[in-house]
Order: sequence, then structure tokens, then C-alpha cells
Amino acid sequence: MSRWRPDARERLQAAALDLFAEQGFAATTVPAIAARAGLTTRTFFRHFADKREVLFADDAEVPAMVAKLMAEAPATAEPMQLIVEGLRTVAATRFEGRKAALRHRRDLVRSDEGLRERDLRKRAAMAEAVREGFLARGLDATRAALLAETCVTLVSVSIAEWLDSVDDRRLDEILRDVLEKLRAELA
Amino acid sequence: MSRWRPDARERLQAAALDLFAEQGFAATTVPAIAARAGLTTRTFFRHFADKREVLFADDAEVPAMVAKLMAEAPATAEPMQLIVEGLRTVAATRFEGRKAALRHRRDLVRSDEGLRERDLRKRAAMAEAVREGFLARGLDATRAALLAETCVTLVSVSIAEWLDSVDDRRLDEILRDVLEKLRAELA
DNA sequence: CCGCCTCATGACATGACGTGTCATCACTAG
DNA sequence: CTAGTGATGACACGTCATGTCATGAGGCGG
Repeated sequence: MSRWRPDARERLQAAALDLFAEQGFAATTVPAIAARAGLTTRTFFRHFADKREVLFADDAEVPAMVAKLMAEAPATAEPMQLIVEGLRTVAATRFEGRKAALRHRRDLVRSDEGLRERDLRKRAAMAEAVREGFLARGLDATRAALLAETCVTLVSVSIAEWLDSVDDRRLDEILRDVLEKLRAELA
Repeated sequence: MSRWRPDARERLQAAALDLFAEQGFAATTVPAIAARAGLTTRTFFRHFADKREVLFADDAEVPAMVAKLMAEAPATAEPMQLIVEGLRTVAATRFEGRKAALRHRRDLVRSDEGLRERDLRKRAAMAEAVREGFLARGLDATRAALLAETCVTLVSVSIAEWLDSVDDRRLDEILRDVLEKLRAELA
């Protein structure tokens, strides 16, 4: 038994999500979150860089996962093929099954401009991971950037469609459709 | 002659850019900007929503310009064709000729995480304008979103390349090349 | 010429955010 | 037994951002 109740980070996150749901993001203060978790404001900032980060903590390891997937893929894999495979894996591992939670987060993010900015930053971080992966595979800077941004476009458009959908289409199926539509646009 | 020296907003912007160049963005406080402009802190926030907005004020009307271009384009125009034409116009009107200033801004943006976030928000605002333009033209939600995001990808990749280039290639020429490369990737 | 209105700014107060710093104290290694 | 480690508390501080009221020049109708 340690001196403090364990899982301080998890308690802070749970408290924050509760309060965001009750009062909205902007109306809940960091001291209120810390108080509900039985901790101090200072401790909150030791676990999260700022108030917004709480909402994105669950997906913190996605860029690292992307980097790993790209590094381990066979050197012969074609870029777009690699993206398709990678997105299937990421979708299955990190998104499928969290639909309700992700919908809730999407609604919160929509409600606050600061959160929208942070969301964009997270997407950009994923794009950066993809881009570096392609650079490491020897692609030139333009191709790497183009493929990375396109990859993120595919993900975000697909996830938006997935979260909006009432039926139970699988995310990877939607991803495939969206890619086909993009191909058609550019043909 | 009015009661106050005119151009408060412009003076604030000039003061801010000077101080950002001298001390960096983070080290510059709003009171310092206001003082250099001969105004008060409160007045700064009357002209700019926050410290970051100063850097992006010059491009505030781009989304409106995009909306106008899309609304005025002939109804028969194909989406991708429309994007290509529109980007040529926007590039010529808003970017070509500001290379030095835009390079400077890019360096500042790179130096600060908060500014990177704001930059992404501005891109997203442009994407949103394009998306709404396509929705107004009757495209379905997925196509509109896909085309809008792709449009922004083309712009940002091209501008990055343009600002990095040492030769004097024109931005619209780079745009065309980048689009061709994207087409090749997806073929 | 007068009085009223408008509106950009000044002046002041306030609260939240985020960080630096030091003390505390359970646990652990040696 | 002792020294070290590491998460937390306690406190101070500076900046950001906003609400509110006062001020006073210029414009306008009378």
C-alpha cells in the first residue's frame, strides 16, 4: 500500500471527463477537476500538460504505433498499399469498439474552439509520424508529405462518417470506400 | 484629426511583429506590445482575439475569398478543375509577392507550439470554406469533405515547397506539379 | 451655438491558466 | 539503519483574457 491512492492520472482523467460532461469544457476549472480527484491543481499539471490534453490522453500512443507499423513493414510494400494496411490495423486496434466514447469526445471537441485546435494538432502529429515513416523508407520530401496528409484526410473523413453512421458499417470498410472515392475524384 | 492616433490595429500589429522578431513569440507579453503601440492591454484584446491572432490577421479574408470564388464559378465546372483554377487565383492574389513575409511567419510559427495549433486552425477554416462551397454546389458530404481536405493538402504542401525553394519557381507552377504527383500516388 | 449621442479607448478588477520552487514522507536499496 | 527516490502538497507568481464602468472627441439635430 503506497502513501497515496494509486492511479492519480486515471482519477484525474475520470474526474475531468465527468465534469466536462456535466458543465462543459470551458466552464470546468482545473482546480475543480483536481478537487474531485482528491488531488491538487499542481498535481493535475504534473500529469497533463494542460486542460485540453485530458481529452486526448487515450490516443497518445497512436503516432508511435504508426511509426512502428511503418518501420516493420516489408521494404517492398508500395506506399498506398502500406497506408491501407496500416489504417486497417490502427482502426481495428485503436478505434473499433470505442464508438460511443469517441462520439462523446467529438461532441465535446465541437463545442470548444480550443479543443478543435488541439484535435487538429493531434491529427498533425499523426501526419508527421506517417511522413517520417515514409522519409525513413527513402521517399522524397514531397511524396512523403503528400502521402502523409492524404492518409490523415482518409482517416478523419472516414471516422467522421463512421461516427455519423447509424448502421454498423465497420470503420475499415468505410476507409476503403472513402479511398475509392478519392481515387475517383482525382482520376 | 481624430481624438486618437489612427490605425490602432495596424500599430498594434506592427509592434507585435517587431517584438516577436526581437524576442520571440513566447517571450513577448501583450502589455509590452500595447505599450510599444502606445495603447493599453485592454485595447489590444479589442482588436485581436488573442496574442496569436496578430500573426494571421493578414490572411483573415482568405476563406471569404474562397467562398466567393466558388459561388461565382460556373455551375458546370468540375470539382477538381474548380480547385485548380481557384488555387491559381488565390495563390496569385494572396501569396505570390509575399514570400519574405511568409517565410518569416513560417519560422515564427515553427518556433511555438501554440502558433502551430493556430496555423492548423486557419487551414481548417479554409478547408471548411471549400467544403461548404462544394456542399452549396450540391456535392454529397463525403465528396465535399474529401475534396476540401485534399485542396488544403495541395496548398500547404505546395506552399511549404515554395517557401523552401531557392529558385524562383512560381507557386501556381508548384501547385500543378504537386497535384500531378498526388494523382500519380493514387493511380 | 448647444446638448445629446456614439464609440474607441482608458482604467480597474477579476479569475483562470500554467510554472517554478521547496518541503514532505512512504517506500526502497544498500 | 540510513540515504536516496519519487510522487505529492503548499505556496507564490506572471501572463492571459474578459467584464465593467468612466472618459472625452467628433458628429448630429435643434
